Amino acid sequence: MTASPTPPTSRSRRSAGDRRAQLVQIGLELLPTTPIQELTIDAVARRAGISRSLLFHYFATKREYYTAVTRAAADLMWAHLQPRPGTPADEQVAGMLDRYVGWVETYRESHLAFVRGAGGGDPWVADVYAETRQRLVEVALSTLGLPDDALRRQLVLAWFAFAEDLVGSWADEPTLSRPELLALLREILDRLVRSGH
Amino acid sequence: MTASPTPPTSRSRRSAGDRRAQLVQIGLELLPTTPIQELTIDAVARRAGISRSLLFHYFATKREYYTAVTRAAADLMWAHLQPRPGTPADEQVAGMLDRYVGWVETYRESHLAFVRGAGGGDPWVADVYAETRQRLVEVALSTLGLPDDALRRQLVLAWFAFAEDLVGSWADEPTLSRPELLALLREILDRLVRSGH
DNA sequence: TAGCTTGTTGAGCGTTGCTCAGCAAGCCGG
DNA sequence: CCGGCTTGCTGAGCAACGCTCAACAAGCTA
Repeated sequence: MTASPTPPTSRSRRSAGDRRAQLVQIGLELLPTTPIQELTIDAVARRAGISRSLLFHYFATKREYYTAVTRAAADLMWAHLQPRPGTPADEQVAGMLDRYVGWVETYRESHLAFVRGAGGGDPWVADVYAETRQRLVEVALSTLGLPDDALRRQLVLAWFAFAEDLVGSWADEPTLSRPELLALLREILDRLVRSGH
Repeated sequence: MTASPTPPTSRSRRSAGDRRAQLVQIGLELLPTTPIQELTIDAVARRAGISRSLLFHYFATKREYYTAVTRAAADLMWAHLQPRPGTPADEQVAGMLDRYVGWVETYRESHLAFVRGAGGGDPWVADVYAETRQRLVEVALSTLGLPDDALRRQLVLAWFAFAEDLVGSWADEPTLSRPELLALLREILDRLVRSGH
């Protein structure tokens, strides 16, 4: 039919890589303001200036799109937290902790939306963050020079839940000085990870 | 169409209270098997042997229904955890901790679905569990005879995140004996709640 | 120019949350 | 038995969303 005879669609035609990157970028921008489950494909497409159909051309399913966005967010954090080689192990852990708190301070809303989005709702999306946490635990343990057994792994993962929650509420209401917070987190982590309970 | 488990007559007509209770009950049964966001009103209605419309007669919105279900779940746990009066304060806390671990052991799937469902997705639903945690923190602190300041509150809340995560993974893979787990949780809680950081 | 590749679109289908006008089950006073 | 009232309950239907499909069009090459 085409009752609307080709509106002035001098819309740009992008390369596949560009388009994908643009869509993921839009997801990263929208993630903090919108709970991941409420974010509609339509909104993303409109924001990108394209039709819904095109988004499905790049991401077969909504889930696939969201996992891509989540993975991008996880990679950003991962890159930021990487330990700086060449310094003493103790300092490396302290640095990671420091950068982690800094990360949450800076991207407070988006980080929590990310963590919570990962925790609830979709298991596929949750896996992406679980995987990132696993990697963090591995790095933490190996940096500390401690064996990576099942118990320690559980404890450090639980410590992450502790740290996420505490840093989140601390960012809202700083009841501790920043160094005190860091020291407390470090102390609990040490307590958990050193043997003998 | 009314192939419902209740075949008293062609169509059973229930009192408003009965129907509400039945619907909430169905929600409690479905919560463990189905992520709260994926649970459709249609499924609940079909399971109750009623039309979708009727559910919207009792709960104006899907969110309202889910918060009612979540609140019911929270109340169950709350009742189970209540400290037994008349015993020493120390024992009361130990008892609560013990019952909490027992609760997660028993209702593992539904509890985690509940907590995660509360954590992610819908903020309204999240509030219900946040409220329950607040009440638990109050009881814990007052039982321990400790002041209820902002810092302690944050720390105990974060400890809950720690405990939920740890008990959850521990139930999957018991790397510690049960008494060891309880002692560890208790020790960390004590460490956090006693002053001086 | 034709022809090929590929980024892009609109029309449309099934499901789901939600609305609304109205039916029907039970109970009353005549 | 009959009207009339209350109220639990339903089916048709709308809007939004995820997702599909056939086809168009922009850019390249021969």
